[in-house]
Formats: sequence, C-alpha cells, structure tokens
Amino acid sequence: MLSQAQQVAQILKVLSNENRLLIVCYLIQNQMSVSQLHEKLNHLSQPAISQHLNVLKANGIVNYEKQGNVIIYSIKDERIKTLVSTLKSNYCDINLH
Amino acid sequence: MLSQAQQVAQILKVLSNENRLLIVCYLIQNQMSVSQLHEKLNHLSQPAISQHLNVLKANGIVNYEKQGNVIIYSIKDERIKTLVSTLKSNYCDINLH
DNA sequence: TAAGCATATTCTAATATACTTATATAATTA
DNA sequence: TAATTATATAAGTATATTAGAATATGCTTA
Repeated sequence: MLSQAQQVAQILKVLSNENRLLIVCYLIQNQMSVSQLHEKLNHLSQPAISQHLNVLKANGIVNYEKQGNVIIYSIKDERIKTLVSTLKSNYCDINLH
Repeated sequence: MLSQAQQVAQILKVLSNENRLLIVCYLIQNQMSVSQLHEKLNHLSQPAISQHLNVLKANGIVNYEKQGNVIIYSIKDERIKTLVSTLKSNYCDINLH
C-alpha cells in the first residue's frame, strides 16, 4: 500500500510532463481521438502521444473507447478536472496553452 | 519565455517527489528549520533534505531566514497552499502523511 | 581559537523518463 | 484480397532525477 503522499506525488508526476499536461487539458475540453490530439500537438510524434496516453491510462486518469478504426480518449477521473481548474485559476491567465 | 503549460508542469514536477511534497506539507503547517524537518523525515539524510529545499527555493516555493546557526524555511508562494489544499481534499482523508 | 552543531556542496551510482525509428496490429475501403 | 488508415508496441538512445557518502562552510560557545 502506498502512502497518501506517494499516491499524490504519483499523480503530480504524471501531470508534470508538459505534453501530458496539454493532452489532459485538451481532453478536459473534449474527448478526442489519438489523431485529433496529434493535430493539436503536432510537434510530438504519434508514438510519443500514444505512450503518453498509455501513462495516463495506467494511472487511471483517462478512459478509452474503440469506435471502429478510431480510439476515443476521455477523462476518467473527475478529480483531475478540479485539479487542473485550480492550476489554471492560480497560474494561468485563461488557459494552459 | 516558457509556455504556461511548461511553467505549470515545472511546478508539478517540483511537487511530484514524495519527500519534497512532504516537506512542503510540513512547512504549510509551520515554518521549520532543516533539522526539524530532518526529525520529521528521518528516513532521509540531511543532505538530501538540503537538496530538496534547494529545489524548492530555486523554484520560488519556499523562503528562508537565517537565525544565527539555524535556518528557518517557510512557504513563500501562497498559491502552493491553495494547490496542496485542493490535493488534500480530493485525494486524502485528512492529511498527506 | 578550538570544538561542535547546523547546513550546504560536490560527486557518483542507480534508476527513470522522454523521445525517435522501425515495426506490428487491427479496422476500413477499394 | 490488397492497400490504406489509425493506433500500439518495441528497442535504442539521450537525458534527468534521486539519494547517499564524503567533505566543506559557517555559526556559536567554551
């Protein structure tokens, strides 16, 4: 069993990568397929995005749903929305990007 | 100039180490000297604590004040208190430790 | 000034992270 | 069924992070 500090630190670690944070922000606005995310984050390769999504999935932050060819990712953990909202209102003018 | 996402990610990175997070939590409760922190986090060496405090200082999260022999650390950035409070109420029963 | 306490610095080893390229899988369409 | 599209996985490389040991610095007090 992880200590609470360890658990929270783990969540922060997942969000502490700029690109992963941006992915989360986009998914909070709207659920999205991998290629839609790839359009938004076009400086990142498709495998890189896939790997980040994998980390988010493994940490219970996102969900995915297959729609034929396409895989739609969405936010699973509502608490992440609260957290990002706190971050935005404390550290950002309007949005995170 | 860093993007806002990069800035926020940087703050999260600083807090994403369990021991650094605990240090911040203790300092939110009370300002404290290095050796007081060392008593609380006795699984960590004194140099390790000093290094963590250095990271927190370099990122504008803590302040310090010399009182003779002793150096008292305290929270500098009020936004960190808000953030930790959000984390606690979302992810913890009561406290982070 | 010497001894002792509090804190910081430097270096190193172990490990983790992020990204790229190449390749695989699975669904779709021609 | 072949080609195409969407996504995932694997292997490899570069870099970052963490912690500890050893040592240094700087007060304080005898």
